[in-house]
Amino acid sequence: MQRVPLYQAKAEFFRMLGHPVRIRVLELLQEGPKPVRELLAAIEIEPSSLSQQLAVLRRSGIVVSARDGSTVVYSLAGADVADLLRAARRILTELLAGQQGLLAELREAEQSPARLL
Amino acid sequence: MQRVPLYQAKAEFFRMLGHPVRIRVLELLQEGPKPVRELLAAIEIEPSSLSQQLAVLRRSGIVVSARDGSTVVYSLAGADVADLLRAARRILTELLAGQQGLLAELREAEQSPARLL
DNA sequence: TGGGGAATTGCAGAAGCCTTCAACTCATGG
DNA sequence: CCATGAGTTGAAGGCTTCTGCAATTCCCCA
Repeated sequence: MQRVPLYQAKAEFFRMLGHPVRIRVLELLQEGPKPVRELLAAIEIEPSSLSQQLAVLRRSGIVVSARDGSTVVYSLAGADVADLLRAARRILTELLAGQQGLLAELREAEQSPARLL
Repeated sequence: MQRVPLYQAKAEFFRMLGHPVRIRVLELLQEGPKPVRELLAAIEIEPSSLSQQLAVLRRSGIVVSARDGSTVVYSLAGADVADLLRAARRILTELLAGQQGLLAELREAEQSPARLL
């Protein structure tokens, strides 16, 4: 078994999350298992492109797929992703608020530029 | 103000976390503000490479830097990253455990391959 | 005022990731 | 058995990201 430093495993994990389509899939799957067809309808994207992203999620083990007749159903692999996404949203909210605050300052500064110096 | 879909902002956020050095920096900064020199000592890496990664973190707003004489001190921008990293660790633990379980099965299977079919 | 250390920036080459097209597998229904 | 629809896989091309070197900035101290 190959020993990988923990911080590297974490980095890979976050990188795995770092794609809009993959995020949307995880969010959708939080409502419960979904067939590909349904994901495809919700996220507008080429089927093969969705498949590629699903493959990334599958390889990481965060989702699993099961065949049911001619359709394939995906579901979260137990892991509660909800907490993670919630924590991310909290931070993101702070960060965006910060940026808005900054932008507000800059807008004011346009009116009296001296304040920036 | 340019309106970016939330799932895209989330993806960018996770992508920003997706680098071993950046993860280590965030972990170190959880103990409190640290001068670059100290980060450099803890993480073995070229100074310029660390600077690049610090710049990524800075741009995202998750850390801030302040000059103190000839050294520069970095700190978390308030956001409590701890929760996020904790949630990530939980999931990661599950995933790794899953993989180990799987590997164990495969090892058994080597001894009686029929069980896999 | 000039030397020197701390950190950052600019950049080029290498590495990795994303999208898309075409080919393929698998199950269903005629 | 073959055609068709659902998904997946493979591979190429274009883009982004990473690493490391060289040059630069900023501050301190002699």
